[in-house]
Amino acid sequence: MFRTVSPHDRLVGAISRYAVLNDTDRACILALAIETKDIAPTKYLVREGQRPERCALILEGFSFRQKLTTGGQRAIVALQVPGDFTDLQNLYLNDSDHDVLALTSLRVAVIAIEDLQRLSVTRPAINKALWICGLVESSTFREWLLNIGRRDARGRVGHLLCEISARLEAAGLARELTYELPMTQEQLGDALGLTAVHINRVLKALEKDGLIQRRKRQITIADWRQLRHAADFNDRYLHVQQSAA
Amino acid sequence: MFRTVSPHDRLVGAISRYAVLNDTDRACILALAIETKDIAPTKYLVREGQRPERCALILEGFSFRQKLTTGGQRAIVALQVPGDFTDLQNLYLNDSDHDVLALTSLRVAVIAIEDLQRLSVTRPAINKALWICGLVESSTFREWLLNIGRRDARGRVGHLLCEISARLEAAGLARELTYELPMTQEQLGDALGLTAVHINRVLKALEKDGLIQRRKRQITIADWRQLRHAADFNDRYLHVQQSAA
DNA sequence: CGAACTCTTGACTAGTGTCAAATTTTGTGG
DNA sequence: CCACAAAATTTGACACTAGTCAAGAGTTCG
Repeated sequence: MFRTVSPHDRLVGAISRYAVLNDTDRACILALAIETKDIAPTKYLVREGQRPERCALILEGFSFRQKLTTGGQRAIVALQVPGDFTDLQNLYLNDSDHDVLALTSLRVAVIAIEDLQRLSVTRPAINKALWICGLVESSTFREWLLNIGRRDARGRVGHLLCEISARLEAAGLARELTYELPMTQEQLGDALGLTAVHINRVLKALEKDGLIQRRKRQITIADWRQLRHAADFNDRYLHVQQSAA
Repeated sequence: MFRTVSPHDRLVGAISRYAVLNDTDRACILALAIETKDIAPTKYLVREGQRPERCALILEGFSFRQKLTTGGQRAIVALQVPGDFTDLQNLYLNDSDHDVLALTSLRVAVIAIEDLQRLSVTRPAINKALWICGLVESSTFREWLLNIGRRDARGRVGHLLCEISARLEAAGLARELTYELPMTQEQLGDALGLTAVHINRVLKALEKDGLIQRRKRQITIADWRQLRHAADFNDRYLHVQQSAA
């Protein structure tokens, strides 16, 4: 299905999620030089300290943002799914303050930063849509801060499982309440401020209590109501209601 | 000193930190209807779920963003100092996903959201500056996630003390390495994912080890080098180097 | 000057981390 | 497609950081 949709159309789709585009807006996007690129898992899209000149829109697969302490400890500070832009922060910031890596095999549409800048200056609707993409990610950072700062391990894990389900559904990618979670338990720990060992214990407990089921890395939310409650999950921060109009 | 600078000029100053403004840009800002407002500590500037129609630029004092769990636990997810905008997220998002409160007595310049929207559409330089304000805040969220997720209590407290010092200095407000930290230990705990009791123990330890000195809530960084090292602090994420040009 | 916050301190607890080893799964080259 | 190596998961025993509870001292402010 998706194979048949051109990257230009995917870009139009991603942008019109948050703003009403007119024919000129669409024509400007369709006229962009866009390159499709496949990236292997664990490869870097952006490195801290770099000055990126391209921005990627994820077409297939997942990526994540990470930051490292000097001691080598890692925090995964964001997950990105198809339809997300990996590099809006470099639209106007000179140097990247973190890394972006492919979590799975990734297919991205690559756009020159200066093309995006030009569109944000000349096309108000596109500027608005890009702003909203950035603002929704900011909102997600805030929720993650609440999650890591004030929920216990069980709540944190449950919250992330709920978020991923909600985001995949919003992107039209999740079949009901089952999805493939392409993260190791170590990565989950890095995203939640916990250790891999403890992630393992919590997942087991959630399964034992009937809130989720697991088959390899496939997650099924067996009791959405209870999981949502245990995780104190409310999707307001994802701004999925945010209409284009 | 500051009293004599008009809110319009302060707004021009805040925006030209990140973009080169021409005469038209400046004229557009000076033509805005801006209201100066004083707000008492603990008062709300924005409430979660609201649709704000104003955006505030902080002239004097400090504010913070908070999120609550259903159980009533609080996370302080951002601090704001003079020169920061409290509400850029509402430039294009309909509903607020968190609260903004006055930490101290606050003097703000209030601008209509729609005026800011109009400027971001018509004045590319202003759009760029506002983007950068938003992107720098995003960067700070990421660093806070690393801080809370992967540093121990001593590192977290030290990091926040370094950040506040760096931000005050960047705003021209800190006298050397001494500043008034207008937060209770409970608020510090909520900002760092710790309890007030533990904040107290860590502050005492930092003082005993000669990294800081305290007098009431006045903090003096007694050994910047060591504190910076203990906290793994690197100011890259603040993007203070980010030039207007 | 008194009430309500803060801060400080101690004793004890609990949640999460650490370490290590066994088991299972995944990936790769032949 | 098999065989093996590497990576990831699972589990248990134990350690330690940070939380909880409680009470006294200090501070702020009407």
